[in-house]
Amino acid sequence: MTSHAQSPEGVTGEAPAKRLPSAVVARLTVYLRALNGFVAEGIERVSSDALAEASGVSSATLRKDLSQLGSYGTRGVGYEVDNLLQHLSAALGLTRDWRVAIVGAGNLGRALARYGGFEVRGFEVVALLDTDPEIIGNEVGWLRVTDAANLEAIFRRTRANMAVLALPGSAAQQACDRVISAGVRSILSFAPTILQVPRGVTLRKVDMATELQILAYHAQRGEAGGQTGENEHGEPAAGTAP
Amino acid sequence: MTSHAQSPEGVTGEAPAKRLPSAVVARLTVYLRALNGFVAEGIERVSSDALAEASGVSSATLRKDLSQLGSYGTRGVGYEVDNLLQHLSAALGLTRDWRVAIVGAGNLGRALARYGGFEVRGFEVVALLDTDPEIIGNEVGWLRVTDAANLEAIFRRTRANMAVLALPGSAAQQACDRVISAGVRSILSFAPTILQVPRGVTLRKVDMATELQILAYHAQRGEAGGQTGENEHGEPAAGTAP
DNA sequence: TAGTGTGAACAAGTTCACAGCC
DNA sequence: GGCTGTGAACTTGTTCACACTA
Repeated sequence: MTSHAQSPEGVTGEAPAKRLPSAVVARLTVYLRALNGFVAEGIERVSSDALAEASGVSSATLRKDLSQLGSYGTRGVGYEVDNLLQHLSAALGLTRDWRVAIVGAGNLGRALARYGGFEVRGFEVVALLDTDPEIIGNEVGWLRVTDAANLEAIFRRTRANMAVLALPGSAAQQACDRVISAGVRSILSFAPTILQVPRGVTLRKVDMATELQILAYHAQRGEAGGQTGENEHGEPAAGTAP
Repeated sequence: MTSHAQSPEGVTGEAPAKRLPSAVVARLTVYLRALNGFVAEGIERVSSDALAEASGVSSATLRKDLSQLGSYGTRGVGYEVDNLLQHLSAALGLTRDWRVAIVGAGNLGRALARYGGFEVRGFEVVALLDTDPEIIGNEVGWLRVTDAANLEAIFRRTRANMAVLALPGSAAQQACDRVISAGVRSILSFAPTILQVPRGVTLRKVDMATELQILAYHAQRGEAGGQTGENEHGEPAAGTAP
């Protein structure tokens, strides 16, 4: 992740970048994934058409998105997979190391802890906490479940800078507050609750009930739906209008 | 869920409704959750301000959203919690029964199967499939893991009309295809892959890597982010062209 | 020639502010 | 007086089409 032998200069350091529209950020993660697919296949160059196809967006959207980062393609040729990957990673802040603590070691928490597939590395699960004495001390993957009573200390020791909440709705807000007071400003919640966070903290929420309800809405009416690639607002993708 | 003693006529039957903007649909699920909270507290009436506050949106947005469904509030007073709940449920299609099959009984699949908290009932997990002989036959919650080799038969027997994919990226596309050919048109995928689905099938995707990457982006630059209540907005998805 | 980069048109979503009703 | 419902202004996001260039 540290070495990379090319690119004029952009990739190296920080991101001077102007603020990206949030819709774009969401899609960049998709492109990243698609590009990794190309790398795996040994493909070194892609056109916006090919990459868009693989990502499930229109090529116009793709080009516009990428152009926000700079001109990393070559007219008449396409994009160099590896180079583009570097730039996307840099833009998303994946050159830093992110240390993730998972709060809640129930079924979901354990599943998440064991899920190593972070695609484009950069994330490391550094702690798995729970309050249940029956669970504390258990090994899960490479981790041992630690006592959530010591949350602040654990976060300090592991220098966790992101938190994943994988606990029941009832416990979520309290855990959220503690995590924030421990200094974390990026939180991903799997709890089926509406959480309140102060300004300056970024909270993202993921939850099956919500997703199923949205599916229900689409299914209930004529269908149509089409593909909703990712979260955020997804995309109409799959060529709606020729 | 069936009885409700009022409302001119709307709630009863189907949804004649005009198509809702997808951003609105996503937020309706949030309101639904907030309303359930009010019910639990025994509160019978809410103002748009109160409900908006609890949902993490502006009251203007809330009112605009609700007005798309009809005029279910009373000027000068507010909304009746129970009544609004009925209307939201109807609008989202939660009056029907949705039978969900979970494909993949690994850590995540099992966690999802056991997660009963579907908030506003209407969803039932009717099957949990896997291909691993070691897992097939195991009991998970109220279910027994069945052999994914018989996917089509199982879907037919259980009349599953939604599918949740909880399997590794490598197996996801194939499973997705089979599920679709078994007649399912609403799919929620937890697999970290870009899936291709034909028109007429609604696919939603949820995945930790993506979410963490988006968090990383916000954390990396000045922060600010603020709260991203749900999936940011919803999805433009459906019907671009009538 | 093939395919990127982008201004300009269009569409979707959000906020404002106030008219209308209880 | 208080609060909903909604047109109209504004902001954000998407698509088109073509100039530009390796």
